[in-house]
Amino acid sequence: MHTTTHRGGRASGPRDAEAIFAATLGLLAEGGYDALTVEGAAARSGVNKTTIYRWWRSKDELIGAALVDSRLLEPVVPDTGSLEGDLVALARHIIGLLTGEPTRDLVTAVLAAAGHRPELARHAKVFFADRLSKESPVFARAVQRGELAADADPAALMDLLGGAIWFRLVIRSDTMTPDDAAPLVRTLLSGAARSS
Amino acid sequence: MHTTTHRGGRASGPRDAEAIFAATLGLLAEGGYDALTVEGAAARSGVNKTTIYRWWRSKDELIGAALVDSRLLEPVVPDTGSLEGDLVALARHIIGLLTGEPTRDLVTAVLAAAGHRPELARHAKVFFADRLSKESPVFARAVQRGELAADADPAALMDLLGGAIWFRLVIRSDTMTPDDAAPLVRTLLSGAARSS
Amino acid sequence: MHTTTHRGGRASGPRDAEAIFAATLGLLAEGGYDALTVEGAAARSGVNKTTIYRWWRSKDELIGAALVDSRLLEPVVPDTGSLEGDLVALARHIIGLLTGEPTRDLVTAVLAAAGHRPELARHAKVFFADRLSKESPVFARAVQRGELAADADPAALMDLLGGAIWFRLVIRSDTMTPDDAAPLVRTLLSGAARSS
Amino acid sequence: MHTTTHRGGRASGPRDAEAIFAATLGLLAEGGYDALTVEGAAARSGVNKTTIYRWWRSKDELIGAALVDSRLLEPVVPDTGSLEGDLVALARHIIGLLTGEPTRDLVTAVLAAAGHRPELARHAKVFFADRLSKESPVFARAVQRGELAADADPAALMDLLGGAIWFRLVIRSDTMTPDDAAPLVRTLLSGAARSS
DNA sequence: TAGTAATCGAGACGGTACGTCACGTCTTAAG
DNA sequence: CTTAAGACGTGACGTACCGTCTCGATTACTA
Repeated sequence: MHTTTHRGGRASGPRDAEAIFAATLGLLAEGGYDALTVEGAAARSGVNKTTIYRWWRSKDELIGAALVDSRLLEPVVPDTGSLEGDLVALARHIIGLLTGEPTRDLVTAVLAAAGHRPELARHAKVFFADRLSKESPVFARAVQRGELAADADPAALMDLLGGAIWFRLVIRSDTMTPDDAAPLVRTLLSGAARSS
Repeated sequence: MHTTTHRGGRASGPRDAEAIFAATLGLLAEGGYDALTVEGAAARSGVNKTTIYRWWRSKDELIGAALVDSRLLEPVVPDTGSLEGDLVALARHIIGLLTGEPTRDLVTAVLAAAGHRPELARHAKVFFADRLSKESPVFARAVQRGELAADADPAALMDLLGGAIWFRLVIRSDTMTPDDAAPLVRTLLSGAARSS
Repeated sequence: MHTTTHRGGRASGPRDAEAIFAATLGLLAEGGYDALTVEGAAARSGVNKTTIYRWWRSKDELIGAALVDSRLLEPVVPDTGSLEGDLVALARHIIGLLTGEPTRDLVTAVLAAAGHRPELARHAKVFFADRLSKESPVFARAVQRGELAADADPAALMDLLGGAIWFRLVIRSDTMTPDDAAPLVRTLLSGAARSS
Repeated sequence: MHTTTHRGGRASGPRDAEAIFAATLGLLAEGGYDALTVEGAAARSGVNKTTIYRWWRSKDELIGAALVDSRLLEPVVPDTGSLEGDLVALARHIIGLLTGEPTRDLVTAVLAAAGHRPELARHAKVFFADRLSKESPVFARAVQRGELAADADPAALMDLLGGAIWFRLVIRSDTMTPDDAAPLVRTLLSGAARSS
């Protein structure tokens, strides 16, 4: 865990934050969103329910904090030497996040909740903006290499790539493995046009 | 509403199905998934709680029935004469669904909840499968016209198109108007590579 | 069963009264008062719930009818040649009614309900008055034999005898067997006074 | 009411125990066992339903607690100097309980329900056992005075006395006044035999 | 033998209460 | 200042029976 336990700066959480986060993520991973209850997390972490409510106003906020603390969602910035290679790496990473435990439940829970939680939505917005800015070298290099038009829109590309994976896995409940990354990227890069 | 109230065919729901569906969708749109409760829908539709439970075993089943009945989500199958035109039409429709009232709130509420509701997820799965099969003429025609490889994967294309819109609007909380459909489709079709 | 099925006199019950009564008493005997539900009795007797409600307004009324039909509670009028013998026989009979199946549940159910059902209470009143009048020969013979004062009150004696058994078995939840009849009668007849 | 509200000793019930008990007994007396519902008692006492369930697992347990708290049923232990006098006093007390308000309704409601409520029956059992043990001095003194055989069974005597009153008042719906106590006791003590 | 009541089955419904769960809040006291 | 301990109000859950109602469909007496 990565909680700053320096206690002495700003109060940034309860003393047993790590235990609470562990319980939170554990319950989430074990039984899904509904299996995680504040009471359950309190019980498992040996902390009183009121302590959790003192620091996070809702289950979703707690999940968010636990997620941030876990660093499970840190972006990767591949540099394979080609745009296609980089995008495949990014796609594989996204697929991993959305299929692996415990990230799958965590991510879907948070982003689902964002729909009716403006605050969470704002967090998600800056999270993805930050992510995109970190990924920008990938596209800058591709432009330099001549693989990408100078006026191409990295955000649109990442929307297409990430959105397709999200849509297929989360919304359409289809399956994906890392091996599905390459074909998807090829479809994306080659354009759908052109006949066989 | 479109409930068959002919009562005389097979009984397919409670007498006041329409009022129940209206209440269901209304509550969903107004406050999201959690604001919709069986008790609330019963109260608003002037029906007893037990009547709802008599016909649908869960909130999710009720939502499914209400959505199907509403026909709000019926697919469009454009035929503009070109793949690009058709895709733009599809994209505009999707953008419309995800920005207009009341569909925006309904769709996001339901699909957000699908993340931790296996039953809802199943509904969504068959819904999108059905939708894709209805859209298949678009791609068949494109293949005939030579605009699309015969072995192209329509599902992947729709994942890219719909996913990008979903990701940008719902997850990244960005804005879109119907005018954003065309550039997106062009990015998708042209491949990211070659520049203007 | 003893239902008059002569149908032609006053309508006196549903066609399948016997099946309904059997189901009623069966459920009562098997699971006690709470296990008997109108729905359950209807289901078991293969009759529609509404048919039962058409003929009896409540569960208790149904029980009453089933009981009367069953003739399980017909009084006995012993004639053993002595008051003590007769009273012992009566006591044994009462003990039998209050310990045996299904009479125990039936009797307690009906008499319990009588507490807040004036009509049932009236029925009970005439039932016991009738019973007492049928038992009166026992006391008349005892007076003739000189075993009982001419001004003795048979009702008081039966209250004492029946009440003691009822109290012990039903209210104090104690146990009794037919063998407890003789000592009880002896205590009653000898008066409590007199030392060993 | 007699709840120890000293709160500081062991917590022995909810804060508003008295209001709950009052509501419980009120509903019981007014409408009998069935008119008492946990929801009703909660509403009348201004307490939430869950609070009642937190402290008593069933309606019967609640009734038991309310009755114990009320002290309405505390036994009397007369000492008039003679067995007959003591028994008459006991009989008058019982008659009072079964004819006065609110005890009549409470007692009949509870004991009627005991017939099909094992838990209530258990409560009644220990209640009467306790009562009998408290009354035992009456019989011990009678034995010492030579009014009662040393091997006489106090339980049987109280069954006869209480049972006769119960039977006449509750089951046979007859009337009784305190003046009926003396003749009844005389019949009991003198034995039914010998005449005036 | 047909007609016409009485009776019934089927199915839905509003309603009350059940007993449970988890929520989020509060107070009091301890560390 | 933080936490524990514990009680509480609140809303909703999903279930069980209640007792009622409206229809056809059966019966079965009766003319």
